[in-house]
Amino acid sequence: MVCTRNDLSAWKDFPKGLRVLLLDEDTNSAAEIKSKLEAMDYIVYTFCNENEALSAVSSRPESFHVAIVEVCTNSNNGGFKFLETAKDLPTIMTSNIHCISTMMKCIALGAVEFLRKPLSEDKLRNIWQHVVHKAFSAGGDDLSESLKPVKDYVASMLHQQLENGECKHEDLDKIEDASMIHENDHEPSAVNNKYPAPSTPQLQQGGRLIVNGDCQEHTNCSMEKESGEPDGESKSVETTSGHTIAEVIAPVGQHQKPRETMVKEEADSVDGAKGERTLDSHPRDRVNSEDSRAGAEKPNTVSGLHSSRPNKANRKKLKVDWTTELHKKFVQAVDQLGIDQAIPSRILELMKVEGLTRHNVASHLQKYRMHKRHILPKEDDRRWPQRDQTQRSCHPHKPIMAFPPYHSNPVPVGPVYPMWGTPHPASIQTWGSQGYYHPWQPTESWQWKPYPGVHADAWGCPVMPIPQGNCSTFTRNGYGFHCSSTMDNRSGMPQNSIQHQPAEEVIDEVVKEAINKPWLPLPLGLKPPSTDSVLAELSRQGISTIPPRNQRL
DNA sequence: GCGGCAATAT
DNA sequence: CATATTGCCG
Repeated sequence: MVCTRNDLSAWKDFPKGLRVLLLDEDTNSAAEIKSKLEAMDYIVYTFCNENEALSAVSSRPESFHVAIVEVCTNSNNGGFKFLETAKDLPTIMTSNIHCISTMMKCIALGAVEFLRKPLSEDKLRNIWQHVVHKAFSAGGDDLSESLKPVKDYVASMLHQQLENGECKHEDLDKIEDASMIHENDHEPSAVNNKYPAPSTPQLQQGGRLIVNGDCQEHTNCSMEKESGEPDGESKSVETTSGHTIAEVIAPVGQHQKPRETMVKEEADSVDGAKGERTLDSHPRDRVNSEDSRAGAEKPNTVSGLHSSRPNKANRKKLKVDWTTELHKKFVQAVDQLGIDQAIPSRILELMKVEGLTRHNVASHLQKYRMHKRHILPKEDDRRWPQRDQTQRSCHPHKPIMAFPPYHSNPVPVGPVYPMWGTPHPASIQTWGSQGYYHPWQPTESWQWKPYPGVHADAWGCPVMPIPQGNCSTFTRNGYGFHCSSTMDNRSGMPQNSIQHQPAEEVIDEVVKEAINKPWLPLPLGLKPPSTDSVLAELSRQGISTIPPRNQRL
């Protein structure tokens, strides 16, 4: 993000200063449009000749943000050439004739919108949206020079807003106003206005800031548990672990994670209107509750109106929705800390999820522990008789060695969430294969249920088997781990007990192997940190190799 | 204030 | 019924 607040202030009244290339052979019309645009603080460059306009664009592409081009019915290809040539420039076609096929042609050729003349203020006012849209929809690299600043600006603005929730966005208000006008004052007759082109969405709709609508890579949205609900109450937010809001927002980046983390905020009470908001759990944002306000305005929200400023007091308590993404972070944190230090505050710290409170984490932790206790203590106890207690009953002493290994670990564990953090949806059903929204809903217990023989308490849960055909890897040990169908057991812990006898030594084998050959793909579907935790745990207990004890029990 | 647990709420 | 929040206690 290049833009800083300085930049922001530099572009104080956003749409203002956007440079519009106006191509209209009708000088009167051109003058009229120009004056209207200028009244709205756009900077207009008028051309009456297509070739001139084109040469201007080609010679100084960075000089224009958006183009308004008249479809000239007289000349052969009036306007189309421009449209086809100036691909990088969001181009609005306009004409006084109302011809569907012409409109279609324009759109097909890449026009962002077709506006019928006369171009009213209302129609012109929001052309900036195309600029923004273009800025975000174009690839980062081939983003035209003129659009970059726009993108940066918008991104930083949004980011800033998220940061101070408060929104000192006069800018936004203006934009909002503009949108509102566009939204409310639409002339019934103007088809164009009702369907302003595919570009207008975000900022106009309720969830304008928190992207939702326009993102291409929404993998799960449709599967959202509440998707049935017409009320777009809950919005999902793409979360990237270390990315800027801009990136999160920009449809551009394909690098986003499949799942989103979200924290819903409920605005219950009052009118009985209950609105949920999701917060971007973006690690870096100081978003938090404040932000809710921002997204809180939904045009269709009851009393809502679009009163520019709902009291932030409005923002109710957050109801944390522990999505897989969120849970993953949680587990990862717990994992890193080791059971001993897996304490709410620290977990929270590690998770770096804004909007999440210590209480939330504590609660989740409680549940997490509970489940683990109830589901595997059996084999746990059997397998690691006394060690067991030792581990879970925190050892205040011994600073824990869970950490050191991590640093040297190839897998970045810190603030950045590597591939491990991303459960491939398709890989294992346990981890919510797309369809599942509740990570731990499936059949038995929680998906984080540790595997038999693995001391879950110490290293949290196996996040999931490594997707890439590792099956063969673990089968090498005769460990027929759920290659996608073993997990069907719904009874308590069938597989556990089943594998008990046969797996006994295998487990040791696996452990040994993991210890001796940490570079090998992990057979257990454990994530690396877990392995380290194993080591740490073992060494903490003074066991540097395979505990002899294991062999007899 | 924090962690953990239980009660309570949704 | 499961999950998340709130409350209480050490």
